[in-house]
Amino acid sequence: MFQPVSSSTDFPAQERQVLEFWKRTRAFFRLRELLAHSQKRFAFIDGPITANNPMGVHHAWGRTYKDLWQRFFAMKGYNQRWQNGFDCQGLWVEVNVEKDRGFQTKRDIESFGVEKFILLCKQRVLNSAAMQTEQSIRLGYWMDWDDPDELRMLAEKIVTSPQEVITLRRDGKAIQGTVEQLVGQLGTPELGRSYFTFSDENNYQIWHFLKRCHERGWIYRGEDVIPWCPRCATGISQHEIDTEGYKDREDPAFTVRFKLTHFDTTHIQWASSEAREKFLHAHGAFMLAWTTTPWTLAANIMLAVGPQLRYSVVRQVHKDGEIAVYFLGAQTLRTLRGEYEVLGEIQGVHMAGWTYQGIFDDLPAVIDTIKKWEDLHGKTFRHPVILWEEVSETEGTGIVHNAPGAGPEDYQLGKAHSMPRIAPLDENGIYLPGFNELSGKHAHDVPDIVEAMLRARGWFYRREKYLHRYAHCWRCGTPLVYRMVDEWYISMDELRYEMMEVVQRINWIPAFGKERELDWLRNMHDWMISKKRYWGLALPIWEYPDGTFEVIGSYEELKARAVAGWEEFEGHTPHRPYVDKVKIRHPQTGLIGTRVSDVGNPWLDAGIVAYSTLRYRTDRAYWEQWFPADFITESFPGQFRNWFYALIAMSTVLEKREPTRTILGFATLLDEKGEPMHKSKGNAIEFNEAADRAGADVMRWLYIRQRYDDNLLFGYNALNEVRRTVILPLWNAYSFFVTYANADDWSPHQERPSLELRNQLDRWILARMAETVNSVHQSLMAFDARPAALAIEVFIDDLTNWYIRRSRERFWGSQMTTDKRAAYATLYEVLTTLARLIAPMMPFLSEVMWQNLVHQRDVSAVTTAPEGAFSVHHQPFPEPRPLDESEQNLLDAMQITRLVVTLGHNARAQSKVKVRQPLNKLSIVADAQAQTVILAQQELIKDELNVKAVEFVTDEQSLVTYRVLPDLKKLGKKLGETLPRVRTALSQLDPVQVVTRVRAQQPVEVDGVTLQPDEVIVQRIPKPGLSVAGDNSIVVALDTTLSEALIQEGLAREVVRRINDLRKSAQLHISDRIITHFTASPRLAEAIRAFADYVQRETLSIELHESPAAQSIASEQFHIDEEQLTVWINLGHAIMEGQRS
RNA sequence: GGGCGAUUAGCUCAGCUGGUUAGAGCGUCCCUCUGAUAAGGGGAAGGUCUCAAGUUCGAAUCUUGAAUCGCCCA
Repeated sequence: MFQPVSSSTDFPAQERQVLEFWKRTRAFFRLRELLAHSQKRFAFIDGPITANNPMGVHHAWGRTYKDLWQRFFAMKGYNQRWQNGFDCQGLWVEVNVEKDRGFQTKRDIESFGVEKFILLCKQRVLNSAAMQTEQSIRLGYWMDWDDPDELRMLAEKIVTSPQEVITLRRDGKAIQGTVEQLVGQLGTPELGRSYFTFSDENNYQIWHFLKRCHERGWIYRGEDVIPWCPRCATGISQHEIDTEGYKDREDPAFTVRFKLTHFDTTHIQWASSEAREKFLHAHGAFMLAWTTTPWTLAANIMLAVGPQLRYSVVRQVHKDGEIAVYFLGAQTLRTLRGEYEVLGEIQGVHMAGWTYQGIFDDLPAVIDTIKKWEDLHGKTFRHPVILWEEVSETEGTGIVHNAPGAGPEDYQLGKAHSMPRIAPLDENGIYLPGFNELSGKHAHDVPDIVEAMLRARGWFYRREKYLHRYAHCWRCGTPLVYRMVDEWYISMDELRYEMMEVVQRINWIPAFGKERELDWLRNMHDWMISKKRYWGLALPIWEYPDGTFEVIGSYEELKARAVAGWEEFEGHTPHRPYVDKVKIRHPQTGLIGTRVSDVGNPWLDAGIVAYSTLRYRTDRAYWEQWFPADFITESFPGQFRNWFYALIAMSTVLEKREPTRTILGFATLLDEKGEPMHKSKGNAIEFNEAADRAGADVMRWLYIRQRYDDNLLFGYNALNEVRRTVILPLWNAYSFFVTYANADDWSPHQERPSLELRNQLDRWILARMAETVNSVHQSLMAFDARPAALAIEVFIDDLTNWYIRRSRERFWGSQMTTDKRAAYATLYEVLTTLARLIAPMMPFLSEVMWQNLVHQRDVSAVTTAPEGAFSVHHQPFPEPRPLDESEQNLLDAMQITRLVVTLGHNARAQSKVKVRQPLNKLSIVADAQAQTVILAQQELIKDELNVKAVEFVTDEQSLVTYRVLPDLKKLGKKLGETLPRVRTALSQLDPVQVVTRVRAQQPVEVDGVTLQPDEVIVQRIPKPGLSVAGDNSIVVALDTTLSEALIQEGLAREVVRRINDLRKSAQLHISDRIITHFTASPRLAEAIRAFADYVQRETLSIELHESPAAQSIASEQFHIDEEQLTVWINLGHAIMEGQRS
């Protein structure tokens, strides 16, 4: 007996039962045992998920792919590592801990204590990892998961008692250490399970990598002007500003007058003869420059003009009587206020070398900087006008204010022109001393002060509001500033080309990924690897007082080199503040080296995992077995310059090899309207909520059927559609099978009829199954999920809406016949194959089906682990095989049959005669080959369309006319421009004559051109007015004449339908026998009498009486067209079992 | 500003190397079938295939330009 199956199942609840089943039976561990000795390996490396928050439905997308292919290859017998990863170090964790604690600045962290702060960061990671582990398990993701409670225990103790010695148990072995030490060893071979990028091994492996870079001379300390978050007080690397980092912001835009002190009028083309005079009589000549970052004006050094641009010279008389002349881009005169007169024009190139009076040359800091510059260069400093190709006139005045200490391009230009640099801000974005009223103020708070200062000096021209895209901190949302700082870099001069070679060897899905990555490599700057923060990789760079530095490559090396501070560090993970204590001595100079206080870029942490988690330093043979990965997958946004990039960079440096053979990237998850999901916008869907409401299988299916390069519009409507169109039909097919198999006491152990004894439908669905297996297998091997999902959807539709629907009656009879056995055997084979086929995609549903169909058990009732390969996930994936010719023919034949049926329904609709009304015959026009097929399937067609006979029409012209068309593909080349004429001429010939010739394989003469028979296409057009339907090859017609017998039969069928509705509404069981009483109007009563056997059979009425019943469990009056019917039904008890034929 | 991609029905998208009447799913409406099915079937409405020019016997498809929208990079 199979476990009874309800047709209305709570899928999420059922999934929780399956999770319990897997847990109790240790199903995942059984899988690992079964695969442990396999020689085949599928190497997957998990891109670490940021362990900072609960996971979202977007994470579940990628994790579904990861699980899909791990399960698929497991079913194909490939051994695997099953290691999940957590990304642990970096600013994002710090920001959240700061938020929790209410910290505003780095000073708050310092006064709280770096040591305690780091522990809080570790705690947050461990707690988030515990939560994400639970959620991933809920998704059905099979991995070597940690026990969430153990992670939470560690999270608790890492803060309360980090130095307590505790014991963790693994496979009966006890592993001892302090809490801090054990946390640093998570994911190692000894402790196993998920890897954590904060682990000792991960950090030391990065040290090794950086040392290798240093050996090649690529590590350097660079001064640069970089985007800087004033809240986090750290630089934001180019890698980190993604599109999310840009937000609309309204800033004050200033137009400022820069008074020229030296210029040359030779190249000015004067507009008129008086223009030059007017120019010379003005009170002052100014360059007009425009900026949206007024805080940088105090650092102004130069002005830049475009060498090719034309500049206008304009004269304005101001209210206070001042007469001024201005230089500004000829296309930018709209920026002027008030009336003006154009005096002339000059090309930008001629303005090079002009000088102007610095706008804030009176500020102590500016005086000081310029003084130093003059001392160094031995000459007086003048603010210059320089040329810059990048200057445009689309914004501002075509003259660019340049502050080499406060903007990245400015910095490069300043360097090229050997200009002084004024760096006005400290790390919190506050003006340094020496800027008078600006000092002590925040960069974003000074527009009013700047305006006042400009006005006081006479340099103010205009202020407006300006809305633009501005870079914000990707973690805390604060608008960025630019600061000149020392940071550590890896030079990309050589590495980028080596990486490009490695990129070429990777299979990128979708293919454009390769170009994206190459494009990034071509354009990227040197890799900034430092961050002036606390929680992260301790950069293993020790600096000496003379400015030289060394990179330390391992714990052992540091220990050997340490001259102080080792005792304080030993026993701790390589994090701040302990590692900072260790000093080393320079072998030659004897100077004492101190670690730079910076921490590392977090993408180093994630990029190294192809080495650190595969025991590269400790067990090279193991690494060789699992490297490179066969497959990795992540969502692309950001990853071309983040994880994919770091992974490739580090593997290129260490081994010049690709870290993975295939990279699958996929797009972004959005809400149902296509908007990004944001908690604050209220359109975010929590993973737990989605899993509870829709179920993990449904979610997984939505992900799997999604195109990789399209954004996924995620929401409950989409989920519900999956449930309705995929899950429910499949479930119903399964529930149908179980219901009838139980009723018939059918068991898989009974002998099953050989293929020859199965009918056409059976063989057809088995061929379709094989075809589907082939297609799914092929797609999954190519890492192409969507076609696999779509093939299964089509198959489920074929199964439910054709195979089962057409086979229903075979399951109804009370006798067990060979045909019935064939039907059970076939449906059983299909469902068990299907369960294995969908197992990697819908692990829950497939498990429920498998346990019941194969083991006749309910997952919730299993308490101990069964023997052997008990789970569907322990089964081999269905084997692909080529279809033989007869199977192929059967597939083609069924297609034709279904076409005839579709056309028949179409004709029915036109005739307005319901399907319930039997008709005498269906006439068909079809070619010989199709006729054979139709003949073979005629019972099915007759039944489906409710006609008594199917016949082929000899005189097809009674039903159809013809359309004859030239075969354009063939004739286009042959005829060229005479084609339209031939086409018209052909359409004017008598189609019947053309058809006659073509069918006789005779050529056709058209307008002097001879067309071969195969160059003419003949279409059959149904004649209008008949109940006729057709496509171009097959035409069907219904004979709608009704005899009294047919009408009676139709009425009888109506009666059956009414009685069965009544049975249903009385909630009778399918097999309940009834006693039926009725009264009816004369014509109807006669019909019922004539078809009494039929009515009784179809309604399971053991008695049928033409009289009212005294009492009944259900009764109803009906109107059928003009006729009246009243029906009473009563339970008939099963005493008459066997009467039903 | 540069690069890549897109623009087809109300919505989400197919339409391969040019070919005859441009399709599907969802949604809407009508009809219909039904003792596994909250399903299924038939039909209707809905498209100047973003615009313009070109190549061609023939363009949703190829070329060029424009517009708009993404993504990536400046």
